[in-house]
Amino acid sequence: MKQETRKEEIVRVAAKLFKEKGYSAVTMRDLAKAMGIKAASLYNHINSKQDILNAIIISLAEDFTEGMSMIQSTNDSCINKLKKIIELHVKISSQNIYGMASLNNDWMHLEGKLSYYQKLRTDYEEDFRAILKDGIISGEIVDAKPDVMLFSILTTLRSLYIWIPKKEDLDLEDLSNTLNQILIKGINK
Amino acid sequence: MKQETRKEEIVRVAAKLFKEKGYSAVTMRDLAKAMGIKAASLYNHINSKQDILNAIIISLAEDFTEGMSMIQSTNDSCINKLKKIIELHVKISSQNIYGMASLNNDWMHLEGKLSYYQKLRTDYEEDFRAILKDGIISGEIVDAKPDVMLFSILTTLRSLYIWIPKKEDLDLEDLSNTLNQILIKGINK
DNA sequence: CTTGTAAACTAACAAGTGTTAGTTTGTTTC
DNA sequence: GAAACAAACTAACACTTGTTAGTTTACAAG
Repeated sequence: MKQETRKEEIVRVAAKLFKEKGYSAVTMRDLAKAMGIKAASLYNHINSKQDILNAIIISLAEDFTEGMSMIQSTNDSCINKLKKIIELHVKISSQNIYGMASLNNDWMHLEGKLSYYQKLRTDYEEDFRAILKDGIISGEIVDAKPDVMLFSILTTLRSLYIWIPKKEDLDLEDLSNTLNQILIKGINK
Repeated sequence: MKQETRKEEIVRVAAKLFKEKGYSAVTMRDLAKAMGIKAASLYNHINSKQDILNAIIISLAEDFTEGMSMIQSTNDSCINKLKKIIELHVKISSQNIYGMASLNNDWMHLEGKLSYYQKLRTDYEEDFRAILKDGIISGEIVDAKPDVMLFSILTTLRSLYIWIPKKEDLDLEDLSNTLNQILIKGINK
């Protein structure tokens, strides 16, 4: 187990605060208090408030990009690729609940790396949509609007960070399977 | 067509700004600039920044509560009730895109009416869950975890405000139908 | 013992925050 | 024309914001 640096600890605590109130509403003094130090002391470890947000969001966004590229490189069926995407979201979200909140709600406050983030996000969505379209063409997936499918599935997956913490003793594999069933097969009997 | 009061205009413009940057990041000077007046002049029409947020969120939350209670009072099948819930979300969201963003992202900054809002939200979710459970018991709906179903469907519906504006010449009835198909019947062929 | 380093501190700054007080301007009502 | 009102204005307030500068403390390495 790698030891957490002080900077990583600050980023972790910041993410937790950002989840509760959002980036703009959390002050450096709030963060310092949560760390048990004074605001000025934070700057021994981080360069700016912006830096913290960058650290949270960019690394997560890159995790998703990497995961998608792994999935794309397989020869799986589209339905199986979707299953793997669901597992990817469950895994990353459960490992970084607080960060996912920033990723979803505070990305617009990125200053230096906003456009980089937006490119990662757009590319991810396009890759996702391509898988859906392939599935429609091959007949694996029903011929409905891929945009609406993408929106519906991705929105659900992106919001896992809200939902996972509400469930105690949650079995992640079980959650993936249930999501897979509901998102793919629907709820109709 | 009822004439919009100055206060309503301020609330409407504020909601637009809140959607882009979030409640905390929008200053009264930002809002004033968007209105073409000075910040102090806003206070001829509103009591506080908080008041604006309240006006946006509470009225929307009450719209949903009202809609749910209409749907509950019918003798429709569960699947039909779900269809009506989808239509309710499409209707309210499309009529108030900006307000829906605040409802989703800025509710935690409510000060006076936070607990009232939370009650409305919780009650809505419970009513929704009850419909799903009824459907499972009556055999209309597949016997999967109702919590996960609720999460998946409601998350999608709550995020419509992000997605609707991206589509030009969007037919709302068409959107409702497509959502109904994807959410209820899934994407599997 | 000296030196180096990590990590905290106090004090302060310039800019920005929501808001209030008091005033001015233009339009409508009698 | 006087009175009333809606809606803007200027000026200022007390407080909070992110951040910097300079200093102190504790501990480890030579």
